[in-house]
Amino acid sequence: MMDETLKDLEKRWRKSVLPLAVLAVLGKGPSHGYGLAVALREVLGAATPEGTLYPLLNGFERDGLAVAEWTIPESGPARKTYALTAEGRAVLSEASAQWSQMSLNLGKLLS
Amino acid sequence: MMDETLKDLEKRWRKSVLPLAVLAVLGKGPSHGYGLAVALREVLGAATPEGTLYPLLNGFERDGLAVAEWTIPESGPARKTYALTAEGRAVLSEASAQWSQMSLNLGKLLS
DNA sequence: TTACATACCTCGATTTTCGAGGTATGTAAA
DNA sequence: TTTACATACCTCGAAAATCGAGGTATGTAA
Repeated sequence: MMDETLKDLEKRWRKSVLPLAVLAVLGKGPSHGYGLAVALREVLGAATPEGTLYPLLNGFERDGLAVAEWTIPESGPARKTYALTAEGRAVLSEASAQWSQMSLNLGKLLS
Repeated sequence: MMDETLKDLEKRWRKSVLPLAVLAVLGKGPSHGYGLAVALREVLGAATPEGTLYPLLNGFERDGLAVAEWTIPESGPARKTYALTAEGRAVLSEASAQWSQMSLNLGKLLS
């Protein structure tokens, strides 16, 4: 199969906005995968597939943008909690500026 | 090689915003590939590789969102000019609404 | 005649996505 | 008690998407 539908633009752009959205949520404070998934649903308006989210989180850790720590809640399964590093905050700040500019440009075009 | 850098978020989101940006530019009036590339550079802040743009345009045509027509300018090479169809405009309008919502949410998170 | 801007295209290696599957804990209903 | 569901993590691999490199061609200007 291939390509199939370009009509679903929404699904298209939601993809690559994900990394920025995750970093943005983490910018508000440490969180774990599942919690992030819930928060992202609010922001992006649709569920983020786990097959995308977890590998992405591991990538952030591998690249030094976030550090992970296992935490045991009073009840329920263990959580892997992620917190931004200084580098992660720097990357977020940079990306945020670029995003704002682009978002403004596109917004003007769409109106 | 693989993944390498998650640090380049900008490059990440620029990718999937492309289809929406193209439709948005086309929403302002018919245009051709090269002209689109120039306009997109303004909006997105970076050049769009031709290997991405042309196949995308063909996809829009294939999916009925745009119709293409060869036009011969007074001077220079022939141009393949794309114009949105009614369906293309409908898809754009829908995507635009969803984009605005998401953009607002993310903006709040980033500020 | 060399160079560059315009203008289009395809191939295919690399990269990215995400559905499906798996493991495990705690709670609440049947 | 056993079934179900929410929480919580993960990997595999088929499918999809990206984009550099290569190709063709026109017109202008050095």
